[in-house]
Amino acid sequence: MPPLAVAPATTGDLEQARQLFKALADPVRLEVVQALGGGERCVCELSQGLGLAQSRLSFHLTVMREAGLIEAREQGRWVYYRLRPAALEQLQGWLGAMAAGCGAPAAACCP
Amino acid sequence: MPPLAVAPATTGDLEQARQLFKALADPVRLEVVQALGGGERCVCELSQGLGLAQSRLSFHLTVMREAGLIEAREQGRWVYYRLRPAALEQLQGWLGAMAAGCGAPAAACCP
DNA sequence: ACCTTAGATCAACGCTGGTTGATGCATCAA
DNA sequence: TTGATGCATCAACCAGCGTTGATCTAAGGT
Repeated sequence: MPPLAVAPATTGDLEQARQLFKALADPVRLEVVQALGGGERCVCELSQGLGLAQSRLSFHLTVMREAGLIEAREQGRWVYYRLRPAALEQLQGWLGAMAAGCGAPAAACCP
Repeated sequence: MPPLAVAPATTGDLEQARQLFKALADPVRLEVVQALGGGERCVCELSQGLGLAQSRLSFHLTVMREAGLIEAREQGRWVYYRLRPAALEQLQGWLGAMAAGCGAPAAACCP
C-alpha cells in the first residue's frame, strides 16, 4: 500500500466532508449559516434579514440542503430551514482528528 | 439594526473562515490535508504518495498556504509542509458556536 | 563550472459555480 | 374562482477555479 493512502473506510466520509466544506465556502452561505446558528428561520426572514434576492437565496439554500448542511420544514405557505447539527459535528470531528496527529515530525524524505 | 445582521466584530473572522473552508472544498486538497494530518511531509513525499503531478500539487499547496491552512518550512532543496492547528481550531470553534444555538425554535415569521 | 533535481510560477484552456430575470407551482385570502 | 404571495426552478450569461505543459530559480552533487 502506498505510504500516504487514505484509509479505505473513510473515503466516502471524505467526499461527504468535501461537500459540506464546499457548502460553507461562499460568503452568502456563511451568512445564512450564521443566521441559522441562532435557530430555525423561514426563507422570507432570511431574505429580508440578509438583503438577498429571492432567487439567489433559494439557490444557495438548495446547495446547502443537497450537501446535508441544512434541512427544510414546510409549513403551509412557508418553508423553515435549520442547521443539521450532525453535519457540524462531523466536520468538527474530522478537523479534530487532523489536529490530533499533525504535530508529528517529518521523516527525512530523501536524505 | 436588521434582525439577522452579523455581529460586526466577527465579519473579518467570517471571511477568514470562508477562505479556510474554500481551501478544504477540493478533493485533492482534502487528501493533502489528510496526509498532513499524520505529520509534516515534504512535497516530494506528497507528490509520490498521492500520485499528483508536481505542478498540480504545488498549485494546491499555494492555495492552502495563502488561506492559512498550512505552512511551509524550507530545508535545503526540500520544502516541508504542515497543518496549522490554529486554523483547524478556529473552524472547530466556529462550527461549535453554530451548533450551540441552532436548536432554537423558529419565531412564526409572518403569521 | 556543469548537470541534475526540488519546487514555484506562468500562460492558455476548459469547466464548474454564482447571478439575474422570468416562469411555474403551490397555498392562502377575498 | 380569482388574485396575491412564498418559494423553487429554469435558461442565459459571466467569472473564477483547476489542469496542463513549459519555463524559471535555487540548491546539491560531481
